[in-house]
This record gives sequence, C-alpha cells and structure tokens, in this order.
Amino acid sequence: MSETHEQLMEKIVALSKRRGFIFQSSEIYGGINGFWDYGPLGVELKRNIKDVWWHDMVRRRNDMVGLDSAIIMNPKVWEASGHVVSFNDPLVDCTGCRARYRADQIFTVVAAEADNELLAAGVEANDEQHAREQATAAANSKTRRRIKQRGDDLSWAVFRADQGGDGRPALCPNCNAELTAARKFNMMFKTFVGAMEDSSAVAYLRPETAQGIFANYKNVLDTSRMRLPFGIAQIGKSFRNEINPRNYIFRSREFEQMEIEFFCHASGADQWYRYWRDARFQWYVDLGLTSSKLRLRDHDQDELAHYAASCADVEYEFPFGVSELEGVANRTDYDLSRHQEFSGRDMSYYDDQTKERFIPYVIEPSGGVDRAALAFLCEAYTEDQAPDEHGNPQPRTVMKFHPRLAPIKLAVFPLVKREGMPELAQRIYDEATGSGLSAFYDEKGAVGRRYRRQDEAGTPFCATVDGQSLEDNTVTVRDRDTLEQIRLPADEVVSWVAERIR
RNA sequence: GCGGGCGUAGCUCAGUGGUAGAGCGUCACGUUGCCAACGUGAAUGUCGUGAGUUCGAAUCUCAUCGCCCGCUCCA
Repeated sequence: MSETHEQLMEKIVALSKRRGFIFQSSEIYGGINGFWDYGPLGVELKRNIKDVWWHDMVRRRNDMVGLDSAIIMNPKVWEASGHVVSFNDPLVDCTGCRARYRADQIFTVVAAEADNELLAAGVEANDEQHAREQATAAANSKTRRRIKQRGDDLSWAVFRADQGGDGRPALCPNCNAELTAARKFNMMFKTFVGAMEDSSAVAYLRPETAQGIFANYKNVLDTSRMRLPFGIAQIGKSFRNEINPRNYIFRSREFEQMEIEFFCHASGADQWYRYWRDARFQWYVDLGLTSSKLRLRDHDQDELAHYAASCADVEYEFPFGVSELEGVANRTDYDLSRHQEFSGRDMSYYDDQTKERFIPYVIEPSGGVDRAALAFLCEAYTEDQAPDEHGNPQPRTVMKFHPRLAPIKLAVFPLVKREGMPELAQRIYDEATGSGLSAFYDEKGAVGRRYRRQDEAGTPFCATVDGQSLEDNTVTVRDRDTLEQIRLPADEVVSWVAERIR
C-alpha cells in the first residue's frame, strides 16, 4: 500500500469519526479489537443499505421471501454445516524465521537410505505427492542425483504439519527450522445456554446467517406456498472470532450479513448461479460503485470449497487493497443433504409438474453489510474545488453517496436568521420529516459553511429560504455534486426530493 | 500470534524530566443576503490504562489495552 493510499484511508477514518459515521466500540474503556459502533450518520447509511437490499431483493420480487432467524441455534446445526470441525485454521509458527503458516498446507518430507538421512525439508504443497516432488526439486544437485540413483531403496516419510510425524517436528518451508505444534482456532464464539456452564450447555453465536435459512427451509416451503425456483433472504448479525481483525470495519468479529439462499433444480443451477452473480454485481453498480474499482472475479476450480460447484466474488479496490464485498456460490445440494442426514428430516422437494422428488440445489449470494458500507464510504469520499465568497476555488471534502444511500436527504436553511426565513424553513423541514424523509435543519453561521458541513455528511440536496421566498414562496435547492441551484415552490421541495431518492 | 511504527482537546498534530499547547472544529453574541477559514468571547484534557524510577513523569522503565503497516489469515 502506497503512502497516499494509507493517507486516504486515514482521512476516511477521520471523517467517519468526526462526522459521526463510525466509532470504535467501548472507546471510553480503551476500545476492543474487532468491534465497531455506527454513529448517527453511520446508522442511517447502514440502514439505507439494508433497506435498499431488502426492497430490491425481497419486496420487489415475487420469487423471494424473507426470514429472521435466531443468532443462537441448536449446536447440531453447526455440526451438520461443518463449522464445528472445519471452521478453524490449524496454525504453526516457525521457531527460526518466525513465519506463520496454515498447518494443513505445510508438509515435511524426509528421505533416507537405511540410517542415513538424505533429505529433510519443509514445503508448502497441496498433497503428499506434490510435497515429495517439490522437496526433491528444491534439494541440491548432489542429493537429487543420489535420490534418483537409489530410487525404490529409499524410505520416504511425508507428513502434514498438523498431523505430526511420529514425534518428529515439522520443518519450515522458508528456513527449514522447526515449527511449533499446530494450534487450532475455532472461529465460532462459544457461550452457554441456561444456568449450567458445562459441555451440554455449549452453544455458538452463528458465524453465518445461511444456516438459519437452511434449517427453516421446510417451514418456509410448507407455509409460504412458494414453489421452486424461489429464494429466502435474511439480514442479520454474525460473529467470527477472527485471529486478526484488520482494515477498519472490513474484517470485524461482529458483522452483519445480507444473504440469499436461492433454491432450484440441479438442471437450472448453473443458469441461476450466473443470473445471481451478474445481478448482485449490477446492484453495487446501480448504487454508485461505478468506477473501475469494482470487479467480478470467478474462482478458479482449485480455489473452490469442497461443497461449491462454482463461486464468484464481487470485489472492490479499497485503499488497503482489493477485497471481497460479496460471494456468490453454487453450493449444490450439499447443505440440505447434510441437514437431512444430521436431523433425520426429509429435505426433498416434490415437483408436481415433472413428478420428480429431489433435494434442491442452492445458489447463495452472501454479502457483508459493513463491507458494503465501507465500500460506499470509500467510493463517496471526494476532494474537489468549490468557489469561496470571492469566487476563488477552495478545497472541499464531499461524500458523494448515491441519494438512496445518503444518511440525510435534505437540509433546510434560512439564508439569514430573521425576517420570517427561519419560520418558512422550519415548515419545509417539518413537512420533510413528517413524510418520512431524513432531513436536517440549520440556521447557524454563514450559509456557505452550512453547505460545506452537509457536503461532508453527503447530503444530496440543500433547500435555502431567502428574501424572495417571502414574496413568491419559492426556495433555492442546491445540488451537492454540481453546486447548481434551481428555484422551486416551497411546497414542492419535499416531493421533488422524494422523487430523486427512489 | 510474530516483527516494526504509533497513542497528548471532537479532528490533525507540536511539546525529550520542572505550571498542558497550536491550527481546525464546536458553542455564544455580533456581523453576514447563496458556498469553509469575518470580529469578540467561551468550553474542552486524570497526555490510552496501570505500576515503577524520581523531590518532580506527557517525557525514563515495565506491563497492559487499542490503532496502523508487514507476515499470517479470510466460508
């Protein structure tokens, strides 16, 4: 990350605090790593993101229904989902060069003839065969020749760093020093349900909202009269005990997800996968992430999780690097099959048309609300020039949020604080808030300063009551991005703004 | 978790052992008639937290918490 990118990120963080978008959690007690609070402007931004998503993905569609499932579920859910066993990363540290690795990706290869050890090396590899080849290739020429000569007479030992080699320590791929024993971190937060804090009372804070959808799939099917293909959508908090939260609100231990599980027949899964991948990408574009900073990246085959047939990431180029906003995956029938197996409940679907019974495939678009909020903050942050009272250009900081996402839609000012201007401005403000518009009234100080304050909050429109207003009942409306002003009848301002934030 | 950098007013930062500072912001009054830094005045800090050294610590030592960068990780 270059110096200027760091500085840009720092400016965005500073503005977010200064204007009340985002605060560190428990700041008065020194904070707590990986947790964040949203201030008055931040909560409006975040709520707008969720509202727009819910509107676009659920209410506007006839093939989607919503759900709000509990954060704490029966722990068996997480056994079925695989999180209890595999939602962890066994890690090892090098005692020599202090590097850290995922233990399941590190192999130690030992080749010996009788008691004479020819080769003992650590390598990064996907399986034993590759590990052996890589270790051999990395050895010096004399050793390579010896290995080739001796061939089958050699005894080989290849073991993974998290599985141990009969008491023999694993070796570092970088410096060949000994690695520490593997330590496991399950990333699920544990808690206890009820009065007894024993193993039978252990429960987990959900690491994803998706399982609440799968667990309710039958309930929804039986009660909503939905038929395939259809989706269930949910927005909610999830928790992951990240080893190392980083990059502001990007990787937090408590975060919010917007997830869809879209159920369909296996034969249509690939088509629906491509549909949702493109639709979700376009959603971000439509909300203002139009720059070249937004990408859609298909995963390579070897990058896929074991349950996924295909997967794509919507990525955004943050100041700290390109990172994932949302993942869209074809999860096949893996999840429902697992729940059928673990719960003993039938998860199949009967199609009256084709007389076919099957377990549906699932397409999962899974987005992070906080990551989206951060992307919109980064995208909105703009420094440009605006003229001062003498017409000389001055630097200006403005948050160019899409009007649908802007925390405040309309600010209302009296040009000066007298001659009845505050009264008319107040009436317009009351009408705005009364009709559900997020609005702000300000009569203090010079009007130019009030405009600039709203620029930092990202308010798209400012209405100003002036002397002429008192004669013909019109006001000026100023555009945040162009600074242009138009004159509108005072009683049309609210509907004019409402029109532009749909 | 390892290594490096950092933590002083709401924000950005100065202050290397002797009374806690600046700019911006905020608030009040005045001025102001459409785009920040006009005038006058005001508030704001256990110098991240806790211990230690010292006659005396923002400053030195240790611990701890948090932030940033790299490694690592990322369902």
